[in-house]
Amino acid sequence: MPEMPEIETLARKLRSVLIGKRVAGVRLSGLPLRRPIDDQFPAKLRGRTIRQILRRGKYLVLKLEPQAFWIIHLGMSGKILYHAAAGECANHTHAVFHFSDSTRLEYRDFRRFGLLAAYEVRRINEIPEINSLGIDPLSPMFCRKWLFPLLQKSRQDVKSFLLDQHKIAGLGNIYACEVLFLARIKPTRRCYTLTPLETVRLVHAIRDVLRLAIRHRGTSFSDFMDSDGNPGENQNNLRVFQREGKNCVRCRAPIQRMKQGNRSSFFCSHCQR
DNA sequence: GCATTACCCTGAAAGC
DNA sequence: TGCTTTCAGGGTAATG
Repeated sequence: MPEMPEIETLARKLRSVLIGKRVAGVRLSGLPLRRPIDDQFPAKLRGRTIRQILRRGKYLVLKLEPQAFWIIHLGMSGKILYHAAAGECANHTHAVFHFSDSTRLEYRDFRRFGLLAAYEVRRINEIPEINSLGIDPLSPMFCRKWLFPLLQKSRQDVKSFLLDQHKIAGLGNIYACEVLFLARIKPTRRCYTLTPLETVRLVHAIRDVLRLAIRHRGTSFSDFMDSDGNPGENQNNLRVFQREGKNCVRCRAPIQRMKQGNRSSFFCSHCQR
């Protein structure tokens, strides 16, 4: 389940191998992902060179020359694999990007919730998927002063708020659970009930959880691996996610699990208020 | 305008 | 053993 730390890990890996490469050809499986891949997608990439690799929320954004952007979203089960040598494609490979130096990039996604698209625009904000994203939680703009008024306006529960990519871009279910545990806030709390002090704890928890995960190259259960096929190590740092029934690391009370908007929330009812 | 729900998808695990 | 059902969740369209 790739979230922001996993995409950041992938972006860092890909920068070291893809910058300067020219796309020679694109082969697609023909199956739709989250939405059908645009017929013009291969033509928009072909002949262009990768100049920059960025991350916006959970999106990988590859800046191309001549002027265009290639965006990749991994959905739930998407994987990007880089190959320097020829070889067979694995099952559920939906796109293979061949470069002019005979290396290639594979996009695999067995659930097909991901997204591949290209836009011939001048600025990154002209990409609709990117333009609608909320603030990056690791940007200097993200602070209590920014967050508190937004929380006060919202009647949503705080867990749903954290998962809304149009507000804060990058958190998914795993890290939202971990953030709320660290901030000692119950996932069901309505946003407008959070105090300024709790908002400060929330801001710090978001930054701390994400930075820790990035340092450990993301969280791997069964899905995530980087472009070399290596899993991350942050699963060893998780304190509540998928720990139902186990003891809370702070107070020893059993971790509980509940359904919130079709997603599982893991929390400690003793520590989190 | 905002919040909530249903849906897409497939492999793994659980249940029978 | 083998079949069927349930569950997982990111993003979004539909609904309230």
